[in-house]
Amino acid sequence: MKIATWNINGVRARIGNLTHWLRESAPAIVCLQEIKTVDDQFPKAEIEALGYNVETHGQKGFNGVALLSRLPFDEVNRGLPGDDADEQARFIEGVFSTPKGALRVVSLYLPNGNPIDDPAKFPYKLSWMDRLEAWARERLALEEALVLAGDYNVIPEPIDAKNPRAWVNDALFQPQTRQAFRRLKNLSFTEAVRAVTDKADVYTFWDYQGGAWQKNNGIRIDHLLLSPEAADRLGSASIEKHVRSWEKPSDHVPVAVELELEAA
DNA sequence: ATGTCGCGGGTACCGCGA
Repeated sequence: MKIATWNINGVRARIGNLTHWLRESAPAIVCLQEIKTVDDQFPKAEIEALGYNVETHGQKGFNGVALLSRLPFDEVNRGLPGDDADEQARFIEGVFSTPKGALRVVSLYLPNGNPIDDPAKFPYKLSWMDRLEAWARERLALEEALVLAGDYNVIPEPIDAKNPRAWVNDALFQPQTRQAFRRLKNLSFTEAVRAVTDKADVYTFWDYQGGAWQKNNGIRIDHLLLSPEAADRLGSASIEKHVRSWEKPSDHVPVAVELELEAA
């Protein structure tokens, strides 16, 4: 069963790209981030026409996440617990039934956090990461297949950037950011891409500016974290890099895993 | 550093967030 995550950078501006990719890649479940629309304006019909169920957690103008699934949803939860005052749409969880048991999938859009000297932005990122860790700790206790996928806005290691020195003052590569990501992973998650390759030059985002794509000046910030029960079933992980060369691309590309959750 | 982009507000481009 293919499960993919993609920061689409505006689903209404990119619906043609999205449907083309869904036909080509044929994932069973998709985690979208930065849909940048309210739920009412999400292009649901085009996606349902391809056989997907659609659940969104939208917001006007910014942020917004969604789950697309060929399996029916048993349960959907919107919003990361831990701060009732947090109005930003960055988290949606779906639960599915598979021949191998329950499958829980999250689409998350972790706060960017820049600039780091802003009184609100970087602290918001770090507190969001604390809330995510607390949430993950509870969910891991269920001992289910859990996939925590999305745009983490975290460059985990120097090897995950073409030019790591350019990121030392950026919220995506702060020691506190990297440490919070390690704390999350250390709860017992397997990071899917690094489970299958230790190569350099493996990126998921290339800025629109400065010819970043042409120079392969990328960073790896879109990740899928797998619970032990999901990691047991990991077949492969891949970055669908060619999508960045399409017309009117998102600045991110899809990242996917294959999990063996079908009937034997 | 930037050779950029999507969206909202309000109808021409600018501010914002990334």
